[in-house]
Amino acid sequence: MPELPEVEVVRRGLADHVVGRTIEHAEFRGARVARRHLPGPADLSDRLAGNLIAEARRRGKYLWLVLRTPDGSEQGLITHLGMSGQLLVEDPSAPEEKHLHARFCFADAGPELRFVDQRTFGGMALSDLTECGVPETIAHIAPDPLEPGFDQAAVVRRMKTRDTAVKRALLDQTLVSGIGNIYADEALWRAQVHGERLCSALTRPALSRLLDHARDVMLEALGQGGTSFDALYVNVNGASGYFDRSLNAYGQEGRPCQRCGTPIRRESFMNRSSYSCPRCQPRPRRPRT
DNA sequence: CTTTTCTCCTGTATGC
DNA sequence: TGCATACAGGAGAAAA
Repeated sequence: MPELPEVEVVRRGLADHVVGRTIEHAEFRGARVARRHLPGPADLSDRLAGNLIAEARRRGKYLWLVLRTPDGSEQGLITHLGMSGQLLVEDPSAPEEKHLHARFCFADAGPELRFVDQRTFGGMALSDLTECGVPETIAHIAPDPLEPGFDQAAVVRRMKTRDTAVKRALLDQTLVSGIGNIYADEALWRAQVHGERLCSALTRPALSRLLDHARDVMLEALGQGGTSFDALYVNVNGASGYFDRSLNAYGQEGRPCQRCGTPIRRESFMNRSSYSCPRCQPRPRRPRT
């Protein structure tokens, strides 16, 4: 499940393989891949032909290619991988994947770019760029912990006023972006905090430490090429990441906690699974339902 | 406005 | 063997 580290691995792959190249032709199949592009897939295809890919950028789990037309105007092609989206750089003669939703052919006739997505939660859309270079349609997404403009003290202040569970806040992309279920559980395990504790029940230093852990664990995962549980997350060359070997909480139900040996538990939270150590991360006394 | 729930999707695993 | 059900979960719409 691509979260910040996995999306960054993909962004780097795009920077290496498609930045600097000119799109000759792009095709989109089905309505879902372009559902956030309101004029529809045909319009999206029409607008891409002839553009130079000038940059590959990212904020949180969102990725965008900066497209430059021959007259010099720029737009962002936003791509979100959702649950199972893949951007693959492949030889044009490679057989089509079962869930191929978009393909980009380049003027240099080199390898093409494909968007493959089994669960179709991902998608692509064109958006104008704001003055600070972020696409308008994702202006509501907060800075992520790895970008220079990330103001951790401000995030801590906002978190402190939230009347909700701390894991919910970690997953709120308008508060801090890039963190999904895996790295939320890993950060909470490192901070020895149960995700259902209220934000207001934690001190500001504790919230700040939690964000430190979130940043640290995502950086470490990035160094391992991200986390892959199955073939759904791969880089642009189809290779998996190895951080699953370093997970301490997520998916570790029944395995001994690496700090205290107590078996890791799985609980349901927000209609998803949460993993934690019963001893290091005790549930709050007044649990929220 | 803030917070929570629902919905989209398909492959894999599990149960009867 | 076959069918039903649970699960994985990001994010935006809708509801509370």
